[in-house]
Amino acid sequence: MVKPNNQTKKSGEGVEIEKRLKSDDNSQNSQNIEEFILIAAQKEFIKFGLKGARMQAIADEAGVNKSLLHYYYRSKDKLYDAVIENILNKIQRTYKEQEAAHKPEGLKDNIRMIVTTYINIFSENPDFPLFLVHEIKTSRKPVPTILDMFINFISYMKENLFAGLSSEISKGTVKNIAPEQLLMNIMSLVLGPFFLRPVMDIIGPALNLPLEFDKSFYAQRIEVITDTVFNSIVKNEEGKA
Amino acid sequence: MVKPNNQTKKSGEGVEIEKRLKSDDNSQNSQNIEEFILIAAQKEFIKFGLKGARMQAIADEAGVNKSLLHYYYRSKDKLYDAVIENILNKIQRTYKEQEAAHKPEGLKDNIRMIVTTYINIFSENPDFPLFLVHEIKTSRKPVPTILDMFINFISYMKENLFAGLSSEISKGTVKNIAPEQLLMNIMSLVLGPFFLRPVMDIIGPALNLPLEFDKSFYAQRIEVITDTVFNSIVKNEEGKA
DNA sequence: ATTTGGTTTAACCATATGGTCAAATAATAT
DNA sequence: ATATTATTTGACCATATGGTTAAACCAAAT
Repeated sequence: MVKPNNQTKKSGEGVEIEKRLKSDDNSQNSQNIEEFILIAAQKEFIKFGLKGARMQAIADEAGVNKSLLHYYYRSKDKLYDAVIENILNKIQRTYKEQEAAHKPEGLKDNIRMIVTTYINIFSENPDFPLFLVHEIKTSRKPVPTILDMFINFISYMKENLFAGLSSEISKGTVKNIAPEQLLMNIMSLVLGPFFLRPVMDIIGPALNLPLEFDKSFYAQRIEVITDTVFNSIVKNEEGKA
Repeated sequence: MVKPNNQTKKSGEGVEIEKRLKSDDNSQNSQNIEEFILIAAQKEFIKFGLKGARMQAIADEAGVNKSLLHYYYRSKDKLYDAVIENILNKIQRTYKEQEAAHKPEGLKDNIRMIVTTYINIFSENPDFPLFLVHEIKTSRKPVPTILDMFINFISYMKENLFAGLSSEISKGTVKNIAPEQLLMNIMSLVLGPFFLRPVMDIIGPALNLPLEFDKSFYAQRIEVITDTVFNSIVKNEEGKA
């Protein structure tokens, strides 16, 4: 009754990969494989975190032998780092695009710009916020790069918003809300859908709530958040799009 | 160079437990130990999730031998269930207390009651929301009890709020906001601090933000959220505490 | 065709971890 | 005191999993 402790792939995958391989160029496919691994790893790490992710699952998803992961990325940690870097690059690109495309005029427009920027970033990486928080919560020493990015996220919000606010405050058109509460409002409203998505996907139907997290929802959400935040700090009734 | 694969406790714990044991009654301490285990397990499960939690870590935290966990709770899954049940009971108790203590009058008071109820529940179990979402996200078949509880959470919000809303809508004093957006606003604002807490604990200092998640913060938060939500749906300028 | 260097694979190892068990110990009843 | 029952412990097992390695494979150069 000797049970071999095999770790071979459960096979049944990899068809999709071959398709992709043939469609492009048939030579030098090592590049592709490296990328497939990265993509598969991203899925797995984002969903289960560093500890929860399984190398075998990544290999299966990518349709390659497990040893290849080590061949290309050395270790689980290195692969994880590569994934993080990849995501952060993507986020930074979106961030700069957004920043270049906007020139806010006035307080409300300023709020809208901030909200738009981050809703766009995270709707392109909807699982990232939850992943981030979970990794910070569980690992004693989370990858510093992630933290830096998040510090930038909030730092930028804070600076930009409060700069625009101070002039309004002096004019007396803005309420005297505590800054940490205002920031918590914005962060909560912006990040809420991404935190709640896994839950809503399951219980949404049970509630007769037509909650689809698609482009139109987020577009609508940007306006709602902007209005909500603006109305929460403006004094008189000029708040109305 | 034979390395024994020991799993014995790393010792250095358990002092605190002995203290507690002596302080109460010296006989029938099995009850206590069972409870110590449950408390330790709750800490561990809430922080790392079902898969991430380590039985040895729970044993160490409780200051007992690992086998005792199995003696009292049979298996990891059973212990997990016990933990969940314990939390849900606690939550339900708080919920009923809150419900009994309030009799809302008018729309704004209704909003305040809902917000108060859930802020109180979760400020007593601040790690629960994040834990919940993560468990739902990672495990294919999450414990149904958790989901039921959360469905109730939102169902109640929805019913109660929209019941109060419809009368206001007919009076024309309330904006025509999409219900799913309103619900998302409330959920985001209420749950935001609990989702963001692990992050803020670390990056707060780096931002000169005095964010302490204590009683006074949550008390303040209840009013802010109530105002914010109310202002976001009311039409004229009667929104002002 | 043969060599060469990069790529891929199966088999294997070391460790962590959930779980079991028989012996030891403490508590309780007789 | 002694027997019986409940509790506690250390040693051990089975499996999962990250990682290694030597051999096989394969494409391109000679």
